[in-house]
Amino acid sequence: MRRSERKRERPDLGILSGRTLFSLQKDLFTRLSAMGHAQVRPRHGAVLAYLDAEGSRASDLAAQSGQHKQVIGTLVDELVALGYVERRPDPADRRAKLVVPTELGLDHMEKSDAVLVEMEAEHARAVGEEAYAEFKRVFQLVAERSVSSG
Amino acid sequence: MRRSERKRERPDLGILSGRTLFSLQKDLFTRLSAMGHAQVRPRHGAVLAYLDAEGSRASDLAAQSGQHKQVIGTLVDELVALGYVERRPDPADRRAKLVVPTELGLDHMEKSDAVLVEMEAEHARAVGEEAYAEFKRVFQLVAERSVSSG
DNA sequence: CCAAATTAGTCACCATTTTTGACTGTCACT
DNA sequence: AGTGACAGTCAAAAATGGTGACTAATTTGG
Repeated sequence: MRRSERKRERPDLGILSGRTLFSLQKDLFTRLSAMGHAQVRPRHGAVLAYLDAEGSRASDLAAQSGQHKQVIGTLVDELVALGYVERRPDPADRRAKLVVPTELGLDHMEKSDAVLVEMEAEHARAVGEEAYAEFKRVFQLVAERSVSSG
Repeated sequence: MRRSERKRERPDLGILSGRTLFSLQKDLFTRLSAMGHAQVRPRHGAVLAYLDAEGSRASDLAAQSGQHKQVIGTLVDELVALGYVERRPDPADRRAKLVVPTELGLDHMEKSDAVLVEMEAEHARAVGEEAYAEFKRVFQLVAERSVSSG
């Protein structure tokens, strides 16, 4: 069997992760676009995906998303311009600034979380609730192992 | 519970895919770099990951990797300069050119496949062979569903 | 056999994204 | 006070991604 065929029939972990990530991202942002958030692009997910309603520090967002803090900086700039977040001084540390979601930002976060839950629910219905739960359990272990070793 | 904590404890499918993909990619290319393939970057994976020992057409590589054919063109240029592949006329179609791996290219492909197999084997040992096999089975279904819907 | 539509690949260009190093101000610890 | 670490920004370079137009070869349909 050709290598390309083998990769198609038995894709490795990287190919599966890549396909899933990019398709899911594209689908999610298409749906959010139809829900009134057309200006937000997948990139901004590095901020919005991990943002707390109470506000988060740029450094924490950088650590959680795996992006450089410079990248977070420009993403926050763009989200400020779009009206999704504000920068406020952090009362606990005068070096830091809190990135706080506005009403619009909160709406995006809620809708985004809801769409993801719905998308996963569809997968679960298709492959079986139990099988999907077990899949998620093992995936979480694998992801943790990947991060700590890489 | 804070949203960021929840995402850390029960990450969604996108977060898990992203973490796994980027960690795996980084780890793989670090190892390959130590094995004498320091010049090859993750980007080149779009070509090398799907290349057949007998040679592949640029269009097929574009379709399989999801990249535009212009991107494949520049990647092949770079890999030719690095001595990993050659361009040969396709005997079956004079418009087309076959991208054929050199000895060096074949070595990279073999090592890359071997490292990926080893990485997955480590995961399987850690979470249980059976659980891992079931995880891969469901992941493949989920990835196919994601691609066709997105 | 010929004209039209398709397909493979390249060229030139532009927009976006990522990475790097240096820099200011603040904090923590001695 | 002095030292090292951390939060965030600035500025520039490198890498990456996407667009439209173009040539050459193939296929399709009269």
